[in-house]
Amino acid sequence: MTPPLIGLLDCNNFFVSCERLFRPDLIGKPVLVLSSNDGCVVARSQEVKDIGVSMGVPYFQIKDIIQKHDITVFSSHFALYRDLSRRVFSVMRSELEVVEQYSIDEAFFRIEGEPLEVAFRVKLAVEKAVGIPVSVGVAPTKTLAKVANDRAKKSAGIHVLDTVIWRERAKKVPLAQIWGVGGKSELRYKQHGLQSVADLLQADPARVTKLFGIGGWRLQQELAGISVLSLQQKHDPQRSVMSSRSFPKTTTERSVLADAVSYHIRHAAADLRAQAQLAARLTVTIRPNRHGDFILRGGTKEVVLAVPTDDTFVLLEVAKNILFELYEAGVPYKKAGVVLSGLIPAGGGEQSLFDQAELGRHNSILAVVDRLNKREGKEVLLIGSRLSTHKWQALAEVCSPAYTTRWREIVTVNAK
DNA sequence: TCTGGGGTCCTAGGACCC
DNA sequence: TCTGGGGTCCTAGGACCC
Repeated sequence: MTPPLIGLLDCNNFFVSCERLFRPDLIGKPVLVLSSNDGCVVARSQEVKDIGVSMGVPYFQIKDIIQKHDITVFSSHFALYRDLSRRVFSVMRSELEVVEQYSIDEAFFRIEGEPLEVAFRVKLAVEKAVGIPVSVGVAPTKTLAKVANDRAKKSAGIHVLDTVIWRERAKKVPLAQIWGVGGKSELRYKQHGLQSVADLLQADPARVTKLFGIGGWRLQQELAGISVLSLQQKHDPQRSVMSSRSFPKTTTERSVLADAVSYHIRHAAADLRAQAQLAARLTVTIRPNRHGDFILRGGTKEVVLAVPTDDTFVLLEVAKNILFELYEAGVPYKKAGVVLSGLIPAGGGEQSLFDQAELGRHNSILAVVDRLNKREGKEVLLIGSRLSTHKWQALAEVCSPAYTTRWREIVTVNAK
């Protein structure tokens, strides 16, 4: 029996397509979406790519190009993108047996049946139900499905990789183009004379493992058409929950950092409760500007919690102590964040060491907070904050309305 | 002046033990 | 007393992805 083929469905210019869904007048016109703080470009329409605007370029550097080409600009609106993302995957799951969500806008799936027919069917189903254009690549491994998807984007939106043709082309494909090979590994491969896919395929596997570790070996296998990155049938629980943000301006004040860290704890802990998980470890990070004299200052500290928890009150206390350890006076901080990791499912009876009465009281308060904040679609009830001026909060100057996630901003359709 | 946020996985080095 | 190697566990940080 031949091993099953793997498909990869990827939404085209996802954030841009989401914005266009509610602004069909922008189809065919140049559109881009910015990161938080309106910092840099995170999504580009084909027209913007053709103009030559790169991914990740700072907004302030391209303001003249935007004006010259009349590019429409959006601040990012993640609640909208997440909502549409959920719809895409729900359609996929109704059409396919095995679907593994890989990111907000792409998923691997198992091909069962004639590859072209399956690819065409799922593409059509998603586009019809959600309205977001997608591309599908099909190949024997995940890494090659990525390659196939790239080709699909440059043609009719569907591409089934022919492994014979792939091997012939391998000499002309630089390793740098392959999924998982970033700038650093490209350099290391080059230093050992490996530049193209063909170079790696011809190298001795033992040598590849020795020089490039398990990652190098996997890459070699995958590119040879031997699947070593398997499809995950069931949706694995998340391994960590993170919340972090850059400030519009740097700050040297400990109180501002404390306010930011407490915000991140509230959000990460609420996220944890929504997933019904408990965290065994808490990490706090504070960083100065990435581009300046203080680049080496700042730091990260991880603490193992006495008892795994999702309790905002407990986490706030621990986080505050970590922050005070990390903080250095006089350093201009630009970013703060927290990570909750070592996640385990909630309800495992780990609470026996706690004062049950206090825990119960926290739980019922937090349940009310979660419900209210969820209903309002934003944080209206805060715990452990002095409700300060939020000097560190993000800017979003050109945000589209919350079309699908907040009732007050729902799109209006005028019947004629 | 202005350069994202949320993830995963891997590795290196220290502490400790046998 | 001195010597060594190898495990494991932990944490910080790197690399990469979207």
